[in-house]
Amino acid sequence: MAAPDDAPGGPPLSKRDFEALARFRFGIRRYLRFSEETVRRHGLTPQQYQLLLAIKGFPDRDWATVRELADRLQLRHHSVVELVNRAQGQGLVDRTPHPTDARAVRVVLTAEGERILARLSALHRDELRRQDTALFPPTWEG
Amino acid sequence: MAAPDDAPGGPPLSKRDFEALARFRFGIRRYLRFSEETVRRHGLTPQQYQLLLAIKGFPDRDWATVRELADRLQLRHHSVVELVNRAQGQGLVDRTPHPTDARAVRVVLTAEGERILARLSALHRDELRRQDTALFPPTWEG
DNA sequence: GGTGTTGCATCGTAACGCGATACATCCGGT
DNA sequence: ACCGGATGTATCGCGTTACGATGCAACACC
Repeated sequence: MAAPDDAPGGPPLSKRDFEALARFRFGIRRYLRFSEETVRRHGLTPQQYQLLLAIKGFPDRDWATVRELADRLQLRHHSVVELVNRAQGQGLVDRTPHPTDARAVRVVLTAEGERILARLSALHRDELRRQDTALFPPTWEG
Repeated sequence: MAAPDDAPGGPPLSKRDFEALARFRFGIRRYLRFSEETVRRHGLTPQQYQLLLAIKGFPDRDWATVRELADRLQLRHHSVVELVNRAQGQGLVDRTPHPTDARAVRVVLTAEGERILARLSALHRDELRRQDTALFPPTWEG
């Protein structure tokens, strides 16, 4: 099933390259792990936090459509639908009609969602400060 | 359920801070998404690729114990056991006895696992080059 | 040599993302 | 103004996966 046209564009990797790649992945896992434990302590699932952050952190706006969220979260549309359903059931987000497109839905944060997200995001900022350069992707300017 | 002792250590976040946090998360999701689609095209699950990479990329070694892998993958021990089981079933890794500790197990790559990992890792290196600064974590030196 | 600790493994369970599918709304061409 | 294709949201059933609980063998220390 290997696609024939995705040949790598460079020399084979050295032991150090594998280590660098693995360390980066390790950094990501550590960060996501911290995130998961933190948000769960506040009664949210990791996906819910990501949803709230994607809404509040949407460029130049404070809301987003389901489709836009699917792009930002890199999920299928209906996965986001279910995610929004669960978050709405917990009072974290709300659906409001889109002003110009009757198909689309504006997903917005509730006051509660706003409050929790503020606290969780501050904790994530602190953790990012703490991890510092551990999260930097490797470079290959050898 | 909110722990009382995890108060954030800084000022509340601005809109830009939320956007920076969301963009970083977006970068991670995009990278993981690329990774998932790439490795699946080669018949592996994302976890299996991470497993192989963690073994080959283990500092100063080419093997690791289940426990060490659990740390690097940020999983519980038995989750790694099951992961190794599946990977072993596909001929990607092997278990060999630990030389000095009869409890522990050395998890090593097979020739097949080695081959696939080399190709996949090269593709990941290319993708990291492509994403460039998009994966840099935000900084708060405001 | 007994007791606590460490490492690997098994079983049942719950959550999550997905494919397949359905339906309403928008848009462009004639 | 209409009709076909595209777009956006939603529902259902399923497979995968990480987990908690539990068990067992091997080590370490006094």
